[in-house]
Order: sequence, then C-alpha cells, then structure tokens
Amino acid sequence: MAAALNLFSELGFHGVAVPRIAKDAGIATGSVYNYFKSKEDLVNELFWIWKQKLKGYYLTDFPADASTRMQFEFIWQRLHKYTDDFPQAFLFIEDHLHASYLTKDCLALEEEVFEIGRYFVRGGQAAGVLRVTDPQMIVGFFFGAFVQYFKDTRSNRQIWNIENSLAIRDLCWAAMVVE
Amino acid sequence: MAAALNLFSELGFHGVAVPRIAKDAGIATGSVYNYFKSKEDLVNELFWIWKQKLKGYYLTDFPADASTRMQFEFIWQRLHKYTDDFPQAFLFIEDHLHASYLTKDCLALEEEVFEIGRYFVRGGQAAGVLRVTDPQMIVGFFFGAFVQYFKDTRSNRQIWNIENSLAIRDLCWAAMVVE
Amino acid sequence: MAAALNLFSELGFHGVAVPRIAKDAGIATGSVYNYFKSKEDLVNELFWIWKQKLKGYYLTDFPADASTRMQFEFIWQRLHKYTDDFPQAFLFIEDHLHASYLTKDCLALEEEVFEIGRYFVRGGQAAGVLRVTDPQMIVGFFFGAFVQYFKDTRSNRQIWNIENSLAIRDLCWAAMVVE
Amino acid sequence: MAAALNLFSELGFHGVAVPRIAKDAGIATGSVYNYFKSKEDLVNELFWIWKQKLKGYYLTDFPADASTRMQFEFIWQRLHKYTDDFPQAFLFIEDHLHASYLTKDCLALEEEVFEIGRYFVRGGQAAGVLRVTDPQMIVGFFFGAFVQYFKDTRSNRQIWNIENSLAIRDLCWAAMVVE
DNA sequence: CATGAATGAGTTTTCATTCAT
DNA sequence: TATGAATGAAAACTCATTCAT
Repeated sequence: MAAALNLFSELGFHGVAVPRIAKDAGIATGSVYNYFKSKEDLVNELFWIWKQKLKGYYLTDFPADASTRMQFEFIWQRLHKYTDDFPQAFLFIEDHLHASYLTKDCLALEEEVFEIGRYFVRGGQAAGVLRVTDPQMIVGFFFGAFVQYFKDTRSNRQIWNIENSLAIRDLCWAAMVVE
Repeated sequence: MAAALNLFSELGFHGVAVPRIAKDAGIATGSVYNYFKSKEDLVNELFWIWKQKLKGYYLTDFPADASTRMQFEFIWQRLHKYTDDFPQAFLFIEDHLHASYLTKDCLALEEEVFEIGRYFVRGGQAAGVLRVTDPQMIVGFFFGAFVQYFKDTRSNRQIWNIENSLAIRDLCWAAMVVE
Repeated sequence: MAAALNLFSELGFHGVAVPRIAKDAGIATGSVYNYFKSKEDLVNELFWIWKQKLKGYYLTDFPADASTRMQFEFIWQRLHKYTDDFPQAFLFIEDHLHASYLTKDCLALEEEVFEIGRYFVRGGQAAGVLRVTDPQMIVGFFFGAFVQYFKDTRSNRQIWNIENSLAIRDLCWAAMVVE
Repeated sequence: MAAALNLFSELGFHGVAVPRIAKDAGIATGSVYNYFKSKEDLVNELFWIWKQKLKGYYLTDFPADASTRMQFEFIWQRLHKYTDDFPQAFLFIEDHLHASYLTKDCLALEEEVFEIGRYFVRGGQAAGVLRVTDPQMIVGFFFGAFVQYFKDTRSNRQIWNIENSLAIRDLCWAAMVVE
C-alpha cells in the first residue's frame, strides 16, 4: 500500500500499472489480488485509510471548549502535521477531482471531513468571532489557501516549513474574523 | 480540441483514450494524428492554448495605473470571467500536478502566469497597500481560495455565482491589506 | 517512381509508406493512385521497368558471334555498368527473395534474365570453352560473386570500382573455363 | 522464436505482425512482450542467436593446422551443414541488407563472422596457396557463390544437395588457388 | 487531373486480471 | 498463501486507400 500510495500520488490512478505497484512493493503481481479485488478496490482502500487518518488528525484531542482562535490554530496545526508526516498521502487524497473511480463511501467520507471544518466555523460564528457567511465559504477559503501553498512547494514556488505555513494561517485568520 | 478539453478535464489525461476523443469530435481516430503528433502533443497544445488565454485575460486592459484595490478587483474579475466562460478549460489547466506529460514550455508558461500575479503583488507592496511578504504567498493565498471555491462548486458544496465569488474576493482582500 | 525506387531499395517494400513516397516525389498522396492501382502495383511496375532495363543492358549489342571470353567480358561489363549507373535499382531488383508481392509476370521476367545467362553458358559449353555442368550453376556462380561484391561495397567491406570488379570477373573466369 | 524465425525468413521483418508470430507460436500476443521488449528486440535476439550459431559452426573443430585446401573444405562443409540444418535461419541471417532495425552489436557480429573467412584466406595466402588479393574479395567470392546457389534452390532454379554444393565449392577453389 | 484531409482497419504495445504451480 | 507467466482486450499509433474539392 505504501508503494501504491507513492505511485498513485505521483502519477495518478490511470498512470500506474498494477505490476509496477507489485514490483515497487517487492511482491508478485498476483499477490496484489490476494488483498484487493481490483485496482479500483485498492485505490479506494488507500483513499479511505488516508482520509480517515486525516479525520483522526482533526478529531483527536480537538479542543472543543477552547476559543475559536485556539481551535483554528489546532486545525491548521493538524493539517500541517498531516501534510508534513505524509506528504504523498496529502497529495493523493487532495488530487481526486477526476476520481470517477472513487466509491460513494469515499466521497461521503471526504464530505465528512469537510463537515468537521464547517462544524468549527459554525461554532466560531455562534461565538461571534467568525464572519457570518456560508460555513463552507470559510472552510474552502482557508483550506484552499493551504492546498495552494502545498502545491506551490511541490512546484518550487515556495519553501515548505512551519514559518511559511503559519504566515498563511494568519493571513487566513485575518480574513475570517469579524472586523 | 473541444472534445479533448472536455474529456481531459473530466477524466484526466490517462483516463481518456484517443478513439474516445475522436468519437466525441465526430472524426476518425486516425484524423487526430493528422493534427497532433501524439496524445502528449495534443494535451500540451491544449494546455498551451488555454493557459495563454488565461494570460490574455489577465493582461488585456490591465489597469496598470489604477489603485491596488482596483487592480485586485480586475484580476479577480478576469479570473472569474475566464472560469465562467470556460469552466472545463479552467478545470483542465489547474489540475496538472501530476502532469509528467507537460513539456518544459508549458510549465514555463504556467510560471509566467504566476509571475503576473506576483508583479501585481509587488506593486501593491511598493505602494504600501499590501502586506509585505513573499509575493507568491499572497498570490497562492487568493488563487488557492479561488480554486477551492471553484472545486467546491463542482462538488456541489457551493453555488457558482458572482456574489459568492466576490464574497471570497473580499475575504481575501481583508487578509492581504496592511492592518 | 524515382522516389519509390530509392525508398524501396533502402527500406524494403513494407518499410515504406505511400504518403512518404508521394512526399519525396513532391506530389500529393492521392496522385500516386492516379498512376498506380495500389502500392503493390507500383512496386511491380518498378520491378518490371528496372528488370527490363537490365535485360536491355545484356541484350543490346550482345556480341553473338564473339568468343566466349569476349561474351563473358561483355556480360560482366553490362552488369557492372548497370549497377554503376543505377545502384539503387540493382539493389532493388536483387533484394526480392521475400517478394510475396511480386506478380507471376515479374517472376517470369526475372527468370528470362537468368535464361540470358544460361544461354551464354550453353554456347560456351558447346564451344568447348566452359566447363560442362548445369548452366545455372555457372550463372549463379558468377552472378552470386558479383552480387556479394556489390553488397560488400554497400557494407563498407569493399570499394566499388572497376578494378575490383574486373578482378572478381577474372576470378570467375578462371573457375569457369575447362582446365 | 522458431515461429518468428520462420515468419521473418519468409516474409521479412516488416512483413510480419506480432499477433501472427504469437499465433504461430501458440501463445497470446501479450506473451511475446513478456520475453522481448519490442518486435525489434525480438528480431535482434534471433539474429544474434543464429549468427552466433553460424560462427560456432565455423570455429568448432576448425583444422587450424591442416592444409589450406582442407580448411576450405571444412569451411564449405560447415556452411553447407548449417544451411542444411537450418535453412530458414540461413535465409534469415543472410537477407538483411535493409536491416535498419539491426543493432550495432548484431552488425558487429556479422563482421566477426566475415573476419573468420578473411583469417582463413590470409593463412592460405601466406602459405602461397591462395591468390594474393584483398582477402574479402576471396571471401565474398566464394560466399556469394554459395548464397546464390542457395537462393537458386529456393527459386527452383537449382536442386539443393551435397553434390551440387561440392561442385560449386570446387569451382570456387579452382579460382582461388594460384595458377 | 491534382490534391491532401479523412478514413478505419491494422499495427505495435500495454496492462488489469487470472490461475496453475 | 505467494507466485509470476500467460492472457487478450484495449490502448496508442500507422498507413493504404478514398474522395470531395
């Protein structure tokens, strides 16, 4: 699965052959099919695992009673840590716009993760801290900024480090709070 | 080329077979190869054309002498209009992280377009209007927010319209300007 | 036809595409089909013309009343001159062992040309000058030596010139005459 | 490989499609590509194997200390035996004038085999038995005669048997020795 | 008569999947 | 359970031939 993650994240689902995955994993081609019904099954399992892991990063120790600011800092820190720990995984799970091969379950899980963000936003709005608009607008806003930062580092337009990451976080925060 | 754009943007480069493109275009498979040396050649030509078009949207009538705020509104409006006019094209040109098939020329063109954004940011920073950080950080920030908004509309998490777009623009602006 | 000759002789029948022939000839692809029913028709016409030309080289001014030695010198000189005048043509007509695309007529013509050689041999045998064996054995003997010399020059194992050619001719003669 | 040899020798490299080879071999098309990187790779491997085999025929038990005449008889006998044992292979390896698909290695091997012949000729010349000219001229002379005899048998102009073969050998010998 | 874009069957090659060992 | 050669359908690409202009 590690081999599959690396290959899929670099080359895309259709860009990788199953024998190549097996080879990189040091097993026989046929063995892949002892664990996964099909290539689609494999990619969905991978997606599921890594999206679940991201969900776990968000939910574990989430400071439900802390201030909105603290919660945002927590979320950003978890997003950063996940991406730092598993850059291939982040690349993989965030590059599936074309993912006609993802199951309903996987798409639903993706939605769940967004819902965590929106839940946070609603709380901040109720507390009078965050601007009142469609929660997804706020979530997409800071998540999009993060994703672009990550992509920019992959394309050598930016350096990946915690300082830059926090700088972008603070840009986002400045926009999110009520004036 | 229209058929190829639609298919590539929905299914990705490796997800589309040449006969499918030909069929959608209403021509024979072999005819594709009368116009393009290879599938890679086709995707690169497509990328080039649509990225150039985006560049043109930015540069045509750019208000070089207007205020930073006006310039930002212009840029956002052009980004929105391009995406509104050619959503498939925007999807296509912004979904190429895995694009091992893009030529150096195409990657250089992509960089040129980012440079337009950075040029704007430097101007705003010189004018004392925009926060002083790495210009790409600002560019990536608002561009990432826009891309995520667009993606959210594709996934039915958001509605595509000018009001929402401008709301995000204003979120970005709030973050970009000096306190 | 000149373009076709050059291409066929260098790359073989199956190694050349009709549009390539047209391009080298400076005409349109379709024009080829105004003059030839098919690619096979073209290759057969070419073969016919150049084999006929070789036949003409042998028969024109053949010294029917000269000595066997003089006749052999004539034949060798014509073979040499033909190959010298039209090396591509000689290459082309002598490299058709695989020629499943040649018509009966063309194969019959090839046989006719061999018959000229055998006719000469029979005469020399009747005159008591040449060894008495199957005439084709003598013909194949000196013709094979000539063909190999020509191939050796194409592969840079030999130099193509009249001196070498005559040296091989005299080797052959030494073998052909009765002791 | 046996199927490929038969097809290539009869129809030429470009005259044979890979599925045809697979079919004749009783395997699936794809299986061909489990053993050979490409059709070109296959033809080169074939050429290599059969040319090496011919080289082996010449070199094994070569009577280095025997008379020139004995050596020539040995060489001719090996050439005859190889062609008798593997007529398709001989046809295949000697019909590659157009072989733009052969690698440098294969062409070098072909040269090596010619060098064996030249080595023999130099020895015979040093012993004062063979005429003194460019060794390749002698090699090409008798080899060309042999090849033409073989081709004549394929075209039904000659009968393939040891008597005819030896008759041609003796014709060659008569020409090669000093008067 | 010349053209050359269009055709689609055929070519080389790839690859997800199977299955005998 | 692990293997990896075998499979054959499908992919990328070619090319002999046609035909509207």
